[in-house]
Formats: sequence, C-alpha cells, structure tokens
Amino acid sequence: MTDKNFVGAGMDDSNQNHALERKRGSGARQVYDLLRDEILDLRLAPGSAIDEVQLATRFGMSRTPIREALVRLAGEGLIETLPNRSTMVSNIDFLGMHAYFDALGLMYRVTTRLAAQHHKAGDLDSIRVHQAEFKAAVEAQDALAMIATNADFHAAIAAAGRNEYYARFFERLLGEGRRMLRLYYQSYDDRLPSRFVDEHEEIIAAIEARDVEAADRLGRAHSEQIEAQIERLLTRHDRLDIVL
Amino acid sequence: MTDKNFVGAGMDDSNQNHALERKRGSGARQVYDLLRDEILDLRLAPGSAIDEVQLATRFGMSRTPIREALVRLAGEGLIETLPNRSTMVSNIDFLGMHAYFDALGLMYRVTTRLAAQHHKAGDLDSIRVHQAEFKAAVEAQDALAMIATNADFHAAIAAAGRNEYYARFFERLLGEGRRMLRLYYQSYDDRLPSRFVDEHEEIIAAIEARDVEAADRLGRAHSEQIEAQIERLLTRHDRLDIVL
DNA sequence: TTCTTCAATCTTGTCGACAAGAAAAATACA
DNA sequence: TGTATTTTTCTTGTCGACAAGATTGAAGAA
Repeated sequence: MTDKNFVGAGMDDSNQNHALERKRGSGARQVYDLLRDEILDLRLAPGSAIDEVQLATRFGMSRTPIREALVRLAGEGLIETLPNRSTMVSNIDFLGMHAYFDALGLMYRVTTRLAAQHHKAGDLDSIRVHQAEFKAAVEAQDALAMIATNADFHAAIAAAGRNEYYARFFERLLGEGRRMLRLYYQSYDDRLPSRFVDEHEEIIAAIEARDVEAADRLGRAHSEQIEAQIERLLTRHDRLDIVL
Repeated sequence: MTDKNFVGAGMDDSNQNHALERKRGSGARQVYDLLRDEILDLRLAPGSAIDEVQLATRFGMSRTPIREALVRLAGEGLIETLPNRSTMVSNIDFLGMHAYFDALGLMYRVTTRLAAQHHKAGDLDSIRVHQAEFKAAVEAQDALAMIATNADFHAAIAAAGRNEYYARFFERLLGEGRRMLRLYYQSYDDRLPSRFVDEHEEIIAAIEARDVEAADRLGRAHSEQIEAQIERLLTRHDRLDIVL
C-alpha cells in the first residue's frame, strides 16, 4: 500500500543497459527473470501497464524476446494481457487470499509428510542449509529474504518428498503468492516470531526420524497458524480498504 | 529463406490450409489449442520433433504466432525445447506415474470436499450435465470422450469448490495427464465398469447433501481405486517394456 | 458547453529476412 | 578403412518493418 512505483522511462543505470553482447538463447530468460522479480517484490505495482517497446529499449533488445518473456509471465498469471490492448501486472487477488492459504497449507502438510517418508541421504543437508538461511533472515528482520528463504526451505522439503507434481505446484504457489506473503509477513511488522524458526527445526527433526504422523501434525499446525493470522489480517484489511 | 512450398510434398489436406482470413489476435491461440489436443490425444507421439517452419506452412502463418504457441506449451511441460536445438513432444513420465496419481487422488478428495461445503445454486446443474456426458461416453466405450468428460465433470466440481488454486492445479493435472490417463483407461481395455458412473452419482449426492465427510470418503475411495489399478498397471508395465 | 463523428496516434500482432549454433555431410588424413 | 576436420545445410533466435485494432484528441453539431 505504501509503495512507490517508479516505472518511469530510462532513468537509473542500475540494470537497463545491456548493449553488450549477450548469449544467443538467453534474451527472453533474462527479461523473464528480472520482470518476475520486479513484479513479485512489488517493485512493479499491480495494475501498472507494461509497454513492450519501453522494455525493448530498456533491455537493449528487440521486442521479440520481450514478447516471449511476457507470454511466459502471462502463463503463470503474473501479468494479464487484454487482446490487442495493453498488458498489465496482475492485481493481487485479495478475495482469493483464503483459498490461496488453504492450498498453501495443504501443500505444507503433504510435502512434509512425503519428505518424512521418502527423503534420502543428502536431502536433509540441503534442507538444513536453507533453514540456516531462513534463520539468518528472520534474525536480520529482512522480510524479502524471509520469504525467499522460507520458500527455498519448503521447496527443498518438497524435493525430498519425491513428487514432481506437488513440488511444482508448491513452488508455483510460493512464487505466485510472494506478493500475498509479503502482506502476510507485514502483518507481523516484518518481525517474525522466532517460534517460526523453531517450528522449522521440529519439522526437520520429524522428517529425519521418518515420523510421518509428527510431520503431518507439524505441517498442519504450521498451516493452521497461518490460517489464523490470515483471518486476523483479512478482517483488519477489510476494514482498511473497502476494495472497489 | 526462399519459399519452399511444395504443393504435394506436405501432408494430407485435412487441416493445414488456413489461408482464409483469421482474426487478428487468434493465431497463436488456434495453434496452441490444436497442438495441445494432438499431443494429449497421442496423435503426436512423445519424442517426435516439432518443426516451426513446417507448422508455419501448415497453418499458413508466420513463425511468430507458432513460436508463441510453443512457448506456452513448453510452459505447461507438454513440449521440451533444447536451447538452440530442436523442440520435441515431451515424453510420458512413467516413473512419475505414481506421483501423478497420488496428486490426482488428493485433488479428487479436496475438490469434492470443498464442493460439498461451498457449492451454490447452479453448480449442481453444471455438474450433472457433465455427468450425463460422462455416462454417455462410458456407454459408448469412447475412451477419449471418457477422459474429456470425466475431466469436465471433476473440473465442474472443482469450480463449485470455489478455490481457484486447487481448480487450476486440478485442471492442469487432468490436462497434462491425459496421456497417462489414456494408458490407465486402456488398462480397462477402454471399457470402464459402470461402477465408475455410479460413483460419480454418489459423489453428486454427497455434494448436494453438503455431507463433507461422505464427499471426502467417496473422493478417497475413488482415488484409492485408481491407485490400486495403477499399481496393477505399473507392475504389468514394468515387466513388458524394460525402459531404455 | 456537451455529445457525436472522424482523424491522428499509439500499441500490439504478424511478417519476412538475417545471423548464430548445431547437426549432417563431405573432405582430408593416418 | 577409420577418424579428425572442414564445409554445407538446417533450425532456431533476433531484428526491423508494417498493418490492424484501439485509444486519444480534435472538429463539428445540438
């Protein structure tokens, strides 16, 4: 809500100038990655228009790779493209927030369960690495880092669960919802209780012990806790902005 | 390059000639829809190469809209594109079959539950229409129609559940897995027991009665039955082709 | 002034052309 | 004869240009 969105034409030199030679197949990928980050970190405000030629000049390439990146982003629902008309950054679906966190919670549970069942040797190392990063982010009170590292943590768990379909869906949820998660974290004033870190530790322990029931219980607790907080957030939110 | 347009050298005249005027924004959509269908109905064999120029001449349009369609298909995992090299129809992931049906079964349960909770006035009508079509397809022993109408039936239930995220994931699973489902149905020799139709009826009844527990139980039964059949299918399959 | 109609402009969708990599073919070499 | 190297060909990735549709702005009528 208190977001400044400079989408202005060519201004700072941070990252628009790429006149230097880039590898052949990587144009669209580069644009895709950067735009995705800008959208998910709310640096591109929801609803703001996206101009292909502007992006083309900004990235110093033709409209074609830009277009490919936009098609991919549209496929993930991050931008919306009116036929023959402007394309814009998708709005955050506040009404679907409950549904979103319901799905997210279910994925927490399912992936944690499966990880407890199917994890193999190196999986726990990977999970622990991400947990350490998450812990550091929480201690540093860096909301963006918390979201990213939390997503990585759970993505690692999902990978250990050995189900590509859940993993892909989960990663997509974690990505697509980064903007909603941003609001969620803001409901804690970006200072996450250390309890969250502890819960992660318990989850790791349950997975390591291959205790499926404990894993499920923890995943469910994690999820229900989020649910409750979202409930608080939504009621508060409904009062603040009467949306449209 | 120069135009190499041999009249007789192409394939048959079934549906490649679209020199007639088409609406402006619909080129890619048209290609996407048709290619998707051809892939999912196994008319395009997994692993077979996809040539952009060939498609361009076949559809009578430039490579640009073809390319957009391919990007979208790749985003859904239906084709795989090696950088700077050929793109090909994705292989069916037999190893992930168990994972696939696990996810599918969970979605059966979740969406049925939610439909029992949240369905509104017109939802049941839509569901019943699709159920009637499914029944007709089963009686006609038309496997492709069974897959399509079954997908529509469950998609309608998912829509009644009022959770966009589950619905999208579910639809994606049902679409993406049409090829696997084809095999699954073939394990019944494309003659589905009428019990499947009856199960659908029970599901409808549970939803209408808003009996969440019954809905969940039925969804679970549906899912477990699939699971069992897949188990039989897989063991039989593992014995027949030693993959690779 | 306000509403309608038409022209200017802007953005997107599509096209043909060209260059870069890679695969296939042809040649040289042991 | 078999292998390494060069050349040819083929496919993809990128580009600039143009047309269609939509938006905006101006001009005209009430």
